[in-house]
Amino acid sequence: MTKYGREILDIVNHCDDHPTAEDIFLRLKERCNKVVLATVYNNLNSLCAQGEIRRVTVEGSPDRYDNTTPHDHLICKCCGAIKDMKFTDLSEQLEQQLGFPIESYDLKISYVCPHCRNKQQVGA
Amino acid sequence: MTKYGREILDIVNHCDDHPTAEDIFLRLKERCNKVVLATVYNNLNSLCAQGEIRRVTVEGSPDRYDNTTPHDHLICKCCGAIKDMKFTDLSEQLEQQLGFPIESYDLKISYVCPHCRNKQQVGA
DNA sequence: ATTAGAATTAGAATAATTTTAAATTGAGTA
DNA sequence: TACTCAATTTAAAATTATTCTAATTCTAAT
Repeated sequence: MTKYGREILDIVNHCDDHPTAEDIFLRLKERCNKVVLATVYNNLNSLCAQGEIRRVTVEGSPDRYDNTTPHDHLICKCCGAIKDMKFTDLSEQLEQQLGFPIESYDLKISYVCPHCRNKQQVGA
Repeated sequence: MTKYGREILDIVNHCDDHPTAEDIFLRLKERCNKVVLATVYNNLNSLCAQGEIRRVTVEGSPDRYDNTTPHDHLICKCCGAIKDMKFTDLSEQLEQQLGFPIESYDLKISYVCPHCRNKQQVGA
């Protein structure tokens, strides 16, 4: 694990949002102000390949990165905010229904977050 | 609904794969050889906004488009092939666990498809 | 026919990410 | 210590996917 790899892993593991490569780059620059965006991309790719972090692909925004604790994502269809939640684990059910093993799964739930819901009600 | 909109909807609804904008463009050109890629993107966006088709965002490949019948996706982690399947509907369970209504959800299952599984066994 | 509005086109522009080649760093070793 | 090989990082260009802009064309109602 390289210097920047370690820093990036630390940033991803100790943040409470879902940063893009650009976000991570900016945060990393505060620690090591010599770094360059391509390095961030390189390391994010390596870390994903090694299974140290996971990539969260969301429609209409650049890729985001997240820790690997098993959890699902709620995505507000109004403002795009992403919230973590852990729904019942589906692996076993899925494997039973399929009849063969799976690797992992990715569950994204589209909803209207409390904030946007309030706005809507006020507007209506 | 416009001429190209209708054609594109027809292509998406009557195909058994998960075409990208480019794929759709090529298929559309066989029918109407004057069309241009931007038109395909425009129409795909409108059709998505109208809920006539759905966008399938897969890591590491351009967006794909699919019909709106409720189903989930199996994605081979080796070759990237996408297969449809309908797993038990989770909407109710999700809403119960969350305590508020959801809009929809998107379930992607990562696995090794039969084809790649065979290859692996031969290789091992 | 005329015209207003929408759809389409061509092509430039943008955004996100990857690639390339050179420079730098670092670890192990003579 | 100096040397070397490989890996990492950098800078910059390239690529890919998609969007935007402005001009043109189409449509369908007057």
